[in-house]
Amino acid sequence: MKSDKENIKIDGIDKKILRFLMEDARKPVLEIARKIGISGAAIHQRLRKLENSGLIAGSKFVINPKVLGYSTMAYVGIYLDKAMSNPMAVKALKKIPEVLECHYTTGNWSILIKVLCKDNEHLMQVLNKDIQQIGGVSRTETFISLEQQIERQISI
Amino acid sequence: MKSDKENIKIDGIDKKILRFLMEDARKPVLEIARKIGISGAAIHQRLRKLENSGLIAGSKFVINPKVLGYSTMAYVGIYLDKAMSNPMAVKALKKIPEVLECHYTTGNWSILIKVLCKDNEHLMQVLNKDIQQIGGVSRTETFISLEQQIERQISI
DNA sequence: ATTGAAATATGTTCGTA
DNA sequence: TACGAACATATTTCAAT
Repeated sequence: MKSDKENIKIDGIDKKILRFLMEDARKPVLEIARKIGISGAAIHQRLRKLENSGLIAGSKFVINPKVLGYSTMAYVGIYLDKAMSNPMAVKALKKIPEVLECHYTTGNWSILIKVLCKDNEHLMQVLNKDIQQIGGVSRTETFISLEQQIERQISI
Repeated sequence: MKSDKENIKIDGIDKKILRFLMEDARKPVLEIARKIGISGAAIHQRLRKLENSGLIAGSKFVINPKVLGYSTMAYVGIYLDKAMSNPMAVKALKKIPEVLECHYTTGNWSILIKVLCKDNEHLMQVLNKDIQQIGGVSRTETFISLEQQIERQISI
């Protein structure tokens, strides 16, 4: 079946449905149906269309890491030696569970990562013991997030 | 009711449940129940405990922005004049829908933000028209994410 | 903490408009 | 697209262990 990725058209009803589910993935379809005055079957059909288009990538439970004692978040810019290929570095970074994001970036660094640690000491260990010891990592620059003030998805 | 935030204990079964739901928030509890060999009622009860503890912060549908034509992601470090307070800047940044994250950081910048735009031209407009025009923003440094290679939550 | 059962609500499909 | 009806599943609560 051909994907619709390039000609997806979403109307106001699609947007309403998506906005509900982006806030709460477990909100019952029938509840949304009642709120926007359309049948459950129609929403079901629209959701299937949106899934097939690839617009809906999935759904997730969101965990609050602070409850598990993880309260230090930081961004780390990584300088790589020319000898170290980016894919090799990424492979090594995937093995470090504290690394939540990894971007191949323009600018000063080769790589920018986001790490989540319990505290500053834990962060230092991850930097010195795990990241710095990856072959080809010459230098890092760390920016601790003292507070995350915005966290959202694309606005629909 | 007193929150359990500080003495939450999660065991292996909790972890299994969470791992399923972190992957797919809409996976039926009964399906999980069958997979890990426990009754649906028990899972229900554990989930309520986990919600009350604050560990489960909610759930979300994940949208694939590329399908909507958003394919340029960038991090932008922002230098603020001393006259501009961080909360005022954040208030202004919240009004820019392309700004998905905002962190108050240590290091060179006052603020580090993540922006999602359609293309480089769109990014330039957001930088010049929206961000640079916030009072107190003296300078910005932009790092375009050519590819995001890791994206995950804390490992449970 | 866990269970099974019962009651209620939701998910899903299908024929029709 | 949308609808309603019909059927299959899931959620939720509860008494009992």
